[in-house]
Amino acid sequence: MPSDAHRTFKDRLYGLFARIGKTLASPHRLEILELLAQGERTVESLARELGLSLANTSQHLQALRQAALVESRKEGLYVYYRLADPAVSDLCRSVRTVAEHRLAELDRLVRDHFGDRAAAEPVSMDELLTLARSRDVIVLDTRPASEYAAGHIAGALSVPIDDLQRRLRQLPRDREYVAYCRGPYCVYADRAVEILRAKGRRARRLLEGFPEWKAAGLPMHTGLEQGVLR
Amino acid sequence: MPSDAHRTFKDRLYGLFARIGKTLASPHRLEILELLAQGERTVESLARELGLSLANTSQHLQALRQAALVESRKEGLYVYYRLADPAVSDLCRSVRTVAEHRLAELDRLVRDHFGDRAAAEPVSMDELLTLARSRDVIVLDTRPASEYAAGHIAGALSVPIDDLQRRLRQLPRDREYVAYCRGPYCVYADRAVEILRAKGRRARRLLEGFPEWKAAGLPMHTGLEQGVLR
DNA sequence: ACAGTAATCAATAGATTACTTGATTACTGC
DNA sequence: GCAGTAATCAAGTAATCTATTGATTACTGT
Repeated sequence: MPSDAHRTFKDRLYGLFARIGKTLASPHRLEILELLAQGERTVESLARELGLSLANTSQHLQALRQAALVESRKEGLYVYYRLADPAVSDLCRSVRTVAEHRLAELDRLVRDHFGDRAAAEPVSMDELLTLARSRDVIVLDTRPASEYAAGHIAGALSVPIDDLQRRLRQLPRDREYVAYCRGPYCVYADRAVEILRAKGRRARRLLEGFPEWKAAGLPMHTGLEQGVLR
Repeated sequence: MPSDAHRTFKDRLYGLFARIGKTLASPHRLEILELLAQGERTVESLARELGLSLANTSQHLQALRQAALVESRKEGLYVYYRLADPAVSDLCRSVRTVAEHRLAELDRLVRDHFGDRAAAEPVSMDELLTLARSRDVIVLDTRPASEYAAGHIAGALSVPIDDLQRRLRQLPRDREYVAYCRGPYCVYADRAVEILRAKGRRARRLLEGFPEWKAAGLPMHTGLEQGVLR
């Protein structure tokens, strides 16, 4: 029977697709993937950031590796994990998009937690690009320095959110600022805007984060040098 | 502690994302979603096509509805399910893309089942579009008539694969054919090409299927009328 | 060689999920 | 109203998944 062979083919085929799907079924794994979208990280640093045990984190990472969504390299004591493919980042964004479109609870949750975000006058990526070309805006990367080093918006200045207060004097009053962070659900940029405004600066936040910027193919740099966004 | 509040926010946030992810964790649900991408269907017809029990199918559909990925309407005895949003179709495609990029097994499986597909000289969507504009190709929709009615490539002729043999006399010998079906893993178009060539016609298959065509925003029709692709 | 740390492995308990079976509800046509 | 069919519900079992714990491996620096 050809239909028997065809059934087993389909079962195997969708079994493979589901292997990808299964890895997206855990909140923690999704969070890991979003952190890895910022750049490679060690198991321990992921565990700390997520508040998970080391063993548990390691197991999630292995689940991700079995589905070939991440790869790793060993350096001394540390194992660094990274996304295996930009398509993985796209996939996560796709999940998020569907959740945003379809889950009314998400909207409520974000509203409750962030309050009215329109107050921060969020800038879209396109807007930032034209802004940076026409006027002198200072783009601030508020993520930890290691994430900045792994990749950042071209011309952005690295000011991790915890250092911002202390480094205010380096940021002139008469300039215009746009802060960005890991993504639309990350609070770093919001906090930065709050602090900057409290200290008399004009500041807004980028609506999206670095992974979206990268996925859009917009200009970026790696390392610690700070080029100019043009 | 603000970090406590922040943790619960993140847990809820990723919990919502994972609600979407969880529905993608089952091979059967993924297959259901791909069938629904062709057009709305009743529970019973899905169960029959998938070889699942009615109750089981119904439960999967309810899982999908709980994640707000599908919606339904009732008409007489039948409940028709449909995708709730085009973004759901994009999400499924994204899962497939990652699987294609990352799982070597998939490539092997497809090769084993389809043999060398290059022999069928697959046409891309762009190619078909230019082909249709410059020459007289006849585009054949090999899916069941109900799927054709729910939406098809503009100008395509509905010839369900099971009817092809019988309707060959209606298909002139001196024309060129491109057959398409549900998607790259559907065999209908391959079979059609085989039959057409055996009967002396020039035939190729469209690499992608109707959902991809629709997602790309290319010209389509619904209903039974057969317009011309230009 | 030894102590110390990152990461993985192995075993387990608890929670969640998938599918079956049989009963129930909702609707149609007679 | 009644028979027949589509769909859902409810309960139970088997399988799978998640997180924990404690042990083990791999590597570094002394």
